Amino acid sequence: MPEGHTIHRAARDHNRMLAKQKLIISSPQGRFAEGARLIDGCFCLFAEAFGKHLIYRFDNERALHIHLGLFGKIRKSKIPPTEPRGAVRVRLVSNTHVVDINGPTICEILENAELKNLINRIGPDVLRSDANPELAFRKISKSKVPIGRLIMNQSVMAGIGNIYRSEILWRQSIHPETAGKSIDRKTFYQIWDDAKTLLKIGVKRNAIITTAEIASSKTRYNERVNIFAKNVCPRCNGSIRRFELDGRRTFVCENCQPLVTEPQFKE
DNA sequence: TTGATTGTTACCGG
DNA sequence: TCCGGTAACAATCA
Repeated sequence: MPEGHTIHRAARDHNRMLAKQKLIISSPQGRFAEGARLIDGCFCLFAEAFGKHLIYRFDNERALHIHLGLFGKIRKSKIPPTEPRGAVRVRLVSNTHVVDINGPTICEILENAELKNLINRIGPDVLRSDANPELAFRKISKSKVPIGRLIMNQSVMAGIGNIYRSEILWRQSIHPETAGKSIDRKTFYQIWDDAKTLLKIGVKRNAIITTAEIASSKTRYNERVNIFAKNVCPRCNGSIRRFELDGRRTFVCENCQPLVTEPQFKE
C-alpha cells in the first residue's frame, strides 16, 4: 500500500479533520500500546509527512511516529467508532471521524530531539516544498551504486517506492543499473521532476498512475502503470526484462532504456 | 497452510 | 566506510 503519496495524502486528509476540531488518540491496543499511552488524551496539533514517515504532533511536545512498512494500512471512517478490523494498533478519534492504523512496522512516541534525528536521516522528499534536491544529487553523483537502488534509498531521496522506481526510470529512458556517478545533473532532475509529478498525481487520485492518458481521465483506478509486472513494453513492443534490485522485483525495457556507462554531458 | 506483497533495519563479511 | 547479502518483522489476501 504505502509509497510516499499514501502518507502525504493521509497527512493532508487528517489535517482537514484537525482544522475543524482536535484529534484525540484513543484505545491503543496490542504491541504498541505502552508507548502510545504517553499521548493518550492529548490534543493533536497537526499531521506531517516526511517521505514514507507520518508524524502527528501533539500539544505535550511529543509526536506519534508511524511507518506503515510493506503491509500497514490507514482506514478512515465516520463516527460512531465501529469494532476494529484486524489488528488496529492506534485509533485516532475526532468529533467527526475515526482513523485506524493497522500493521505499522513503526508506531512510537518521539521526543523533540528524537524527531529531529529522524528528520535528519531522511533524504529530501520529492513531495515537500522545502526539499533540497541537490543533497540527493550530491550523493548520487558520487556513488557507483545503481541508480535504481539510489532513488529508492530513503536516506538519499524520500518518497519513491518499488513501483514508482521502475515506472520513473522507464519514463525517463534510464537503465536501473546505471551507476549513480554516470547520472549527470540534467538526468537527475528529469528523475526528480518526474517523481514529483507522478507522486502528486498519486496523492490526488489515491492511486499509482503513471500512464499519461489515464492520469488525466476521471475514471477511478487503483493502479495504472506502464511496465511494472508487465511483459511487453508499451512504447516499443519489446519484451521487458525482470530482475531483482535491493531484493525487490524490477522491470526494464532494455531497448528503451539502454545502459549508459559514462556521463552523457560534462558538468 | 503457503506464498506473495507498493518497506526498513540490523548484522556480518569483504 | 561503503557495499552486498541475508534474515527478521509486519498483516492480509488468494
